[in-house]
Amino acid sequence: MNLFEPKPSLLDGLNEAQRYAVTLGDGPILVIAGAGTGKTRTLVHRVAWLVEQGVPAQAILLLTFTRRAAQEMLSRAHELHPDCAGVQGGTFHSLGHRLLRAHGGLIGLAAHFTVLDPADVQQMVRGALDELGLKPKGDRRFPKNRTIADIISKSRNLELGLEETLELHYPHLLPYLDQVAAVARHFEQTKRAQHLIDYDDLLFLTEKLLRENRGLRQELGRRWRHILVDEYQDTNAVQARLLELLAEGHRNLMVVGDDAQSIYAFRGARLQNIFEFPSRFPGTRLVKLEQNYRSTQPILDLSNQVIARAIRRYEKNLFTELGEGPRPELFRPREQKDQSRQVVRRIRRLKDQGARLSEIAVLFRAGRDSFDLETELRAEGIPFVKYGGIRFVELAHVKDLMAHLRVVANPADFLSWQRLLMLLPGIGPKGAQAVIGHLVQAHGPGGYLERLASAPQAKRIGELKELAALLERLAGGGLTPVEMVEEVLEYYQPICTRTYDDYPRRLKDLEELPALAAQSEGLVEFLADTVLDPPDSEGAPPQEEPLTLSTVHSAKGKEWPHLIILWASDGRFPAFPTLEDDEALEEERRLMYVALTRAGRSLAIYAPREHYFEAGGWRRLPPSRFLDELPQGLMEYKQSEQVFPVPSPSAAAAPAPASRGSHTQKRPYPVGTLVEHPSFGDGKVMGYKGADKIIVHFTRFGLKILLLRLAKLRPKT
DNA sequence: CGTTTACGTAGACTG
DNA sequence: TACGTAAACG
Repeated sequence: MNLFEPKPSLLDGLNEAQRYAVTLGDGPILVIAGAGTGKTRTLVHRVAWLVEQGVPAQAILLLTFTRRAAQEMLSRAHELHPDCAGVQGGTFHSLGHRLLRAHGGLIGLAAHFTVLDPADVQQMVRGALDELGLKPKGDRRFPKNRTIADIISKSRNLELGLEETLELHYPHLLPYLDQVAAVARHFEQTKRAQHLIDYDDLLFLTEKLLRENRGLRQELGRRWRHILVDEYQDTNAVQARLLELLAEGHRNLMVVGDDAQSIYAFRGARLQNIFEFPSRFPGTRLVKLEQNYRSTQPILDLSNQVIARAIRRYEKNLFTELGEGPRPELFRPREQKDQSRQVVRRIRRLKDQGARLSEIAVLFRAGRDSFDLETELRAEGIPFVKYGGIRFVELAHVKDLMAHLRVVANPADFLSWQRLLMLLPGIGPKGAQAVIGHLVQAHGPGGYLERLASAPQAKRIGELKELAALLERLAGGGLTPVEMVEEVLEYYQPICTRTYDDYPRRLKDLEELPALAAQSEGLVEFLADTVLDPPDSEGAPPQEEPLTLSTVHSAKGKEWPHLIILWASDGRFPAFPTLEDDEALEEERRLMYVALTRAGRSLAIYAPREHYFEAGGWRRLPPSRFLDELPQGLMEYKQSEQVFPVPSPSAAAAPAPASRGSHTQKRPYPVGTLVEHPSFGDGKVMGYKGADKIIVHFTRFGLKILLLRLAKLRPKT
């Protein structure tokens, strides 16, 4: 359709395959883009190219995995072409949210619905179990709230019945099918009654909305004439159907993905989406991007070998012209502490050699895998930012504060009522239920806030009146989100101080909320923004460009010249629970592949030889099977550097090396030392807590924290 | 007396 | 961290 000569500047620097993808005409396009092959670049240029061809910016929809990714891409497109300013971008969930706010009435959804985050869902599971009286008392095996919430969500995302979901993914929980099913039903009812919707609903209800409303579908088809989707390998079935509905009229759909980098099957992503795309959209043009611009040859060789052992369908042959570099190194520290110290040493050495901290990243599988290293980094004064793990808006105190805003936006949100009522002294679960019961008797949702002050409990508990006054001020209208946050902050500060003993830190977190609220137009938008795409706590801007710590999942799409991978030991990565399940193990392999391919010039992998498991105690761990099964020569096997003296009883009194820092001077036994205690018997030193406490695991008494100056410990010979 | 709060112990992933 | 139990509260 386009016969014009494209503006040369826009296509400059693209390779042939990229250029082909960018300039393809109308119709469905599937781009298979290996790691580091300029996938983002291709999408960004495609957007700019379309605009240059005369497609209005508002007619382009860009769907990405995080809102941040969308913003980054759009700002890059804007640099390429100024008219890109109006391009619509976001995640599937935020798109669903926008459509449901605007048109939810068509499927009977109240305009003031509240979106539940996963923590809210867990709360509701707990509530359902209580209400239904389902939880037997002493049953250790009864699934956790979190597990039940996961099962329900997984069953929806995989679009399987609960029984099938349990059979496939939680066979040991099959005896609890009836209870899980009852909770699921109760959960659905409660959500409907209280105008609450969860993440999954954002997708399924949007599908329902579009499917049942042809007119709206056509209107949207006219609005967004070109749809581009990033990370297509991580979409699930309902997302694929949403795309079909949105692109129904024009079929101008470009999806970009890499089957080798699919790492979200655990929450319902369908690798098949990417394979089925050509048959769902006949006439699909397939483009493969295979030239890697990120990694040197040795890093690519290792990555290719790891993924070559996976079962996959789209054959790619990644190559690089970046040439040779150092081989990836595999270190075997003895255990966690050694790993942390060796990593710190490596970071220091990289810095000495001229690398900036911002060019270095440490990746790991689970959020908590870096706790020990974080302690070490803080002690050494190395600034870092961490991605993944517990997010800012999931912090208890942030949720406390947000609950107040949520009941103002949706007075039927009893989950939030419960949360904020229980903050008051003298009100526990029962008290909160009683107050909510009183509120429900009010006619219509508008009366809830006003009735609070007249609750019978208000006579006894003065704080209830204070709360009522606050909520009425907030609901009174005329306040911006920032002003609302500040009002609640003033009210909540004393509560926070009395509830948490580490309140200074928490109050500091809360101070960031007004700035966040300032970015949203109204209260409803603010609540949705924080739930849908949780912002990270910014904290004080570090003086120096910080080091990056990240889970592998959160590192998707990113790259660093110098990469360090932690815990590449079999049992941790892959993790024990996945070893039994072939599909899960395949996903672990892809996760390792994603981790390795983040590296540009240098790659150091640490695989501690021992780890202490809560269940099972100390275990020796070989290196990750994904690295161990490879031909020789891909990696340099490093002997574990002995950073510290071999733990031996006689060394206990020896002066600590200077590099250990002054606070460790008082640590008489290196971690791992076998010790003896007059009453607890034999044990092993696990670590230290503060300056004066030692953590010992005793064979017969388990983990104990002892005061160093009192504990009569003796090294065991 | 029922509730609330304080405490000790078992248990963990990824978004 | 989150839950179950027991003491303390009102």
